[in-house]
Amino acid sequence: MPELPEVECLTRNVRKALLGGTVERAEFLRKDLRWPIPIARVRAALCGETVDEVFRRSKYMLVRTKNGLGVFHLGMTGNMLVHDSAEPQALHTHAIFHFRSKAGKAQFLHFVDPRRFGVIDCVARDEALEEHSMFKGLGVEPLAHRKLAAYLFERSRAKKQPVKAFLMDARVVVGVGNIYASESLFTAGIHPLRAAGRVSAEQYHLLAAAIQKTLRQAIKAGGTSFRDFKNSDGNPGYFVVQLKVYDKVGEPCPNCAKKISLARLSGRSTFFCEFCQS
DNA sequence: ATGCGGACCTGTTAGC
DNA sequence: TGCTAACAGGTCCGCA
Repeated sequence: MPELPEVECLTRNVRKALLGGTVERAEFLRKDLRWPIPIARVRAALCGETVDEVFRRSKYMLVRTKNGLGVFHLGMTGNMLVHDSAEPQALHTHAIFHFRSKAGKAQFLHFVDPRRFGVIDCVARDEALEEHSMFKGLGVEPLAHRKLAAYLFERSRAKKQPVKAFLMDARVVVGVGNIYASESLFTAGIHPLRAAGRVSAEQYHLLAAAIQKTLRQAIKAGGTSFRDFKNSDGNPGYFVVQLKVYDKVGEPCPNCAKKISLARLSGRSTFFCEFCQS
């Protein structure tokens, strides 16, 4: 489900519904996701308060009131949906936030996550976000950073790790998941196993441009999920970001028509064209 | 310090 | 058809 564009789009949806509204009640159907949910503290941060801000940092969605911040991460399979009903609408609904919109309508924000790799947490009012353990040391935002290419080039100089692992390291840059990593390296013509420190400044420019272009495209398209794209048979207007190499082992490279290769890199499937990427 | 593999979970798909 | 194994878009932890 969530790559950065999807979290961005969900955040916008939630903002639209929640901003200026009041959280009245937070209902938890289980007390842990990836980690235990600090239920009392989440309630203290959100309940009875007006929502002043809903924003995204990395793949976290954050909801601010004057009492603190609610923190939501969707893991691999999470989703946050606004419904008119307080009843769970899906299996694996783990939390339901009852709120009254700015216009006075009773609505319900449902947190759903089958695999439970997600997180619900909070940050106290007086605690700086970037000092919180979850956010400390987090890398730059790929879309907000003005000189992403130069930054990546600098950060990578001493690195011997494969450039794909470097790209996916959230301490360097956030929001580049497994799909974007494969796709953007293909677009830039860089072999995913190449040492990050051996990639040229020029190639990092191509890479940064590819990352930003794909992320922007996907956000514009409404945060279309790639796997949904694959699964959505006959659901027109749904697939917007066309994949070039991801999940296409053995299929022809869009450049040279030779077969796309598969490698496993730190446990993740990595797709590339061994003729077009060096 | 760095980089890798395993772990956390359930759902879906490929292969026998 | 029905079972099993492998794998899935993220992130943290511990070990070499």
